[in-house]
Amino acid sequence: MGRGKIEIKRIENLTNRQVTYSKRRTGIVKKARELTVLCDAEVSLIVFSSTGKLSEFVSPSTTMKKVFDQYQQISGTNLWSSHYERMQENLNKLKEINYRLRREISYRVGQYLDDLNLEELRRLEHDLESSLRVIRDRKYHMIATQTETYRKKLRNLQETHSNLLREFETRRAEDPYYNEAEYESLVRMGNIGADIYSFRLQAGHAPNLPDAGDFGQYNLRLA
Amino acid sequence: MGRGKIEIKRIENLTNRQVTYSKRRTGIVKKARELTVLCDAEVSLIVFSSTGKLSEFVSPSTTMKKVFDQYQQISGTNLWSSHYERMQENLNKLKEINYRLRREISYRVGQYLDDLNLEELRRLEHDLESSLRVIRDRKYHMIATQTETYRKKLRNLQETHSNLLREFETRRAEDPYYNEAEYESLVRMGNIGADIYSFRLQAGHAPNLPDAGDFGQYNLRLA
DNA sequence: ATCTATTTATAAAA
DNA sequence: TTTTTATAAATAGAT
Repeated sequence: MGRGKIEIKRIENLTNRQVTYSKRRTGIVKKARELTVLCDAEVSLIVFSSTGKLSEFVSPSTTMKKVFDQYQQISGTNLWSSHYERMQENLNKLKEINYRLRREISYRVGQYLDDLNLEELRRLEHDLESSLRVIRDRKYHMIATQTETYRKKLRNLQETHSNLLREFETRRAEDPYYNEAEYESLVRMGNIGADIYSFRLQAGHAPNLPDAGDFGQYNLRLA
Repeated sequence: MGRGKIEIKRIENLTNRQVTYSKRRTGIVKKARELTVLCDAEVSLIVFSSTGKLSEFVSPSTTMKKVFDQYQQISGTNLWSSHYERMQENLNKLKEINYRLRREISYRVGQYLDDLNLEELRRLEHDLESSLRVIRDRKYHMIATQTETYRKKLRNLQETHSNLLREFETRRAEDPYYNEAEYESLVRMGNIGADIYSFRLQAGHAPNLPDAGDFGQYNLRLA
């Protein structure tokens, strides 16, 4: 359809090729639009020129994404695969690791022990024993630290108390309107403080007492 | 281009529309192919008829997938996002679970104990204690079962041995060419068997012996 | 499907 | 690129 008939083969002359590309690109887009309108069809047309320039047409009733989704659904090919293949791989790896972690925990809480042979059981037992030692050490260290903190606080309190007491005594000697009840409560406070202090010291120095009544789920157990 | 000019608007007559669709679909595919060849372009054409039937053309130099990849790259729109958004979500969930599982294990092997307060430490300790009880029970049960198996095997062996011994004794009484050395080795065999037997019984009945030398990594620890 | 009158697309030239 | 224009190609309507 032109001044002369042309063979359908690559146009070697660059200028001619570009001109033809431009004209035919317009033409095919027009055709696509007409097909859409006349026949109520959905058309997606993507053209890359030899220089990589993109031209496109999509029926106004749809979008590229919808067309692609439909296309892959109908044609059966999975166009996204390469995009989420790696992701899928990652997912599977994570699932596998997850499974192993769960199994590891299971053994450590005494489940599925039938899977293990005697040697494995012995190792597991030894492992738990040493973990337990570490945890106990930490616990006792913590108790010791807390005790030390309390001890310091009490020392401060007692000092404050002594000062107050001294002050009150001075006043009692000097002041005829002195409040005797308040003074006595102050003396009792000092005694209570000393009790707490001695109790904490005992706990800190007797770390091998069993933790009676220490039941209930360990709060980091997973759902 | 036909006997009469037509307006570019939906063809209401169904038959006409279908005929026109068929003709123009062929036409546009031909145009697409010509554009590909003449101008060295890459074309992707997807057409869905109003009844949902799919027609397609892609330049032989490429594939639909490549075109789509290029399209989204050049057009900048990320058409796949919705497809892997859910996957990404899954991935993140798994990672989170993974992290929790690892933390759980860490605590159970005595790591990161600084994170825990005294109450949590007590729970953890108690938890490990009861797990350890379960594991020990299992171990002793296993040892007992194995012992029982050995006991049975040995009983069989001893029975076989007694029978042999009896046979030999009969022969010794009857046969002047009897082999004395063989007989004595048979007697010794019996004694060794009894030793093994008694050892196994001891192990089975003294389950509270510590497992000395039971070191090394528990073989299910993760990398 | 096939035919064919006519419209439309476009090759070559500018 | 776009316009021109001669001609090839596509196709609407008929069969």
